[in-house]
Amino acid sequence: MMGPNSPEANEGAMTSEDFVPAALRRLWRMPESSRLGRPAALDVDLVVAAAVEIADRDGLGGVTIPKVAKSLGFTGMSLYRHVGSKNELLTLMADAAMGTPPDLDTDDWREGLRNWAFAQRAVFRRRPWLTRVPASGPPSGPNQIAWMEAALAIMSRTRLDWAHKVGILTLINGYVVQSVRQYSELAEGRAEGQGQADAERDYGRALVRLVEPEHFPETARLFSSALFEALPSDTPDATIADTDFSLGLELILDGVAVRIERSDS
Amino acid sequence: MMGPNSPEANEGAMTSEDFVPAALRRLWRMPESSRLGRPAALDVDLVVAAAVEIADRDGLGGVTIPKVAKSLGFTGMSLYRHVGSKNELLTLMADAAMGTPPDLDTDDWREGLRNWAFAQRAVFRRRPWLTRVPASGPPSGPNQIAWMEAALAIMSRTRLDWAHKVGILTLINGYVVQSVRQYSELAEGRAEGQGQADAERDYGRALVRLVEPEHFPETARLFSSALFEALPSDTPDATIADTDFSLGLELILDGVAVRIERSDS
DNA sequence: CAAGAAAGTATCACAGGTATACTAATGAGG
DNA sequence: CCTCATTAGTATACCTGTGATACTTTCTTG
Repeated sequence: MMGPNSPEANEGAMTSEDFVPAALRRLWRMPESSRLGRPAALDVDLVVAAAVEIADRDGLGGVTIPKVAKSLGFTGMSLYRHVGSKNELLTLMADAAMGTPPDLDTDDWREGLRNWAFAQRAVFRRRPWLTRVPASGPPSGPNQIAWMEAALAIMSRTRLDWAHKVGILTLINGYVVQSVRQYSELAEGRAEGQGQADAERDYGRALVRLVEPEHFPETARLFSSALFEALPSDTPDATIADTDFSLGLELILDGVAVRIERSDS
Repeated sequence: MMGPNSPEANEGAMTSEDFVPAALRRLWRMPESSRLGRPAALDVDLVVAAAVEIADRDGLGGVTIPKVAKSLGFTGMSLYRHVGSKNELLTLMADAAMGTPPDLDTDDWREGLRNWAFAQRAVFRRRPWLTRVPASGPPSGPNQIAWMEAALAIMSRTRLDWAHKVGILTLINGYVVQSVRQYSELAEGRAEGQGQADAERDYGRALVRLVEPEHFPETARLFSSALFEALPSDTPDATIADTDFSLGLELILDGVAVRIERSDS
């Protein structure tokens, strides 16, 4: 369950004020205290970078302890000197791969939040596996916090209270994650051989027939609507995705606008 | 990769019109064709019910093929006669566990969508593992479709186009999933022994110190705001969750209102 | 140059998914 | 009623992954 670097194992004596759990120390790259013994060839950054590279190439499922270790020329067990567990590695990867947010300063909160959402989306689309890292707790890595800071800064000119700000930020982030995940799932399914395309078509056709108008009138109408018939071939996929994404985002921003107006009065 | 019941293995000869992939046939409980050979002691419903029971008790991680089989008094491999793979089992579980939506008919779209969201939330809170089932494709089970139908029915009196309806439905569903998942993650963390409470407190305290006002001014202000200081003990957790949930939901509904007004003119 | 501390390694136990090849049970046709 | 095709469930095995334990190696410091 716990590697040699788990919290209970290697915290030195500290006042309760200075105590920082090992996982957080690694997330924030706090310097190691002692300089005794054999110097490390590996460190958190190397391990995380190797893992991210594998995830970029093979997806999150391709990231296993032995594979990451091998790509570095070490044994699997060696990684446990630098990360507490596989789960912690995923958290570290997620923070590193998010990178720091771009400069998003604007006076217009709406433009700012829109840019923030598009910036996150760009990162997620570049690394779809990020949308599947199981979130184990609130954002706590430096990059996650930096993205949070950016959103809060954009809203700092408004009179929204903290609960609203956090709620809005979480809502938008969740929306971005969800929409990218959905899009990338489809894309991946499509990429798996070309027999997959046939299977997908069969699947869709069969589903349309299972959704009988007597039981599911609205859904049946939806399935036979222009949305599912008209644009199969002429519109590029990415354009559809962009349109859909903006639709939801602007809807959320309209909701935010209502809140801001309300808090201004 | 594929069990004996995978699509390629056991579709009889059919016209391409009647072809239904095996996974869909199981999701929709289509009757098995032949009545030859040994009759089955197990069926999809039994397997799925056993798996759901385990998930309810031990979470999604507790659901393994051997454990589900053992709880039924069979060997692990026997399950593969009735479900194509573990992933398919998860899909079947998700559909079954959602159940059918309650009656939500109203003339007021806003009340209707609010009720829909709260109804979904009730299901998810009862079975938090549902929020972690990896969605492998668009909703295609009968219950998933029924929930979709319910939302579309609520919006059927509006003049929203299909793209908007689907977008709104997806947005609200995503919001509900996300908020329940977050809440249940915290609750689970807390439940894991009481030493966990200390660890969590340490974690929070350390994080607050890592977020220095020079680097993260807004976040630092957030962390020292009333949100994080005032209500630790006096307010019950569930109340906070309800308030936060409604906040985001009403914001979304405000956004929807704007769209409906716009489409009415 | 010894002492000892930390890094990396070799082994191991355990668990889960699933392919393959088996045995068992049943109804249809002779 | 017997036999055989047909389908259900089983035994076995492989492979992969996490991570515990104990060992060896390679440093720094005294």
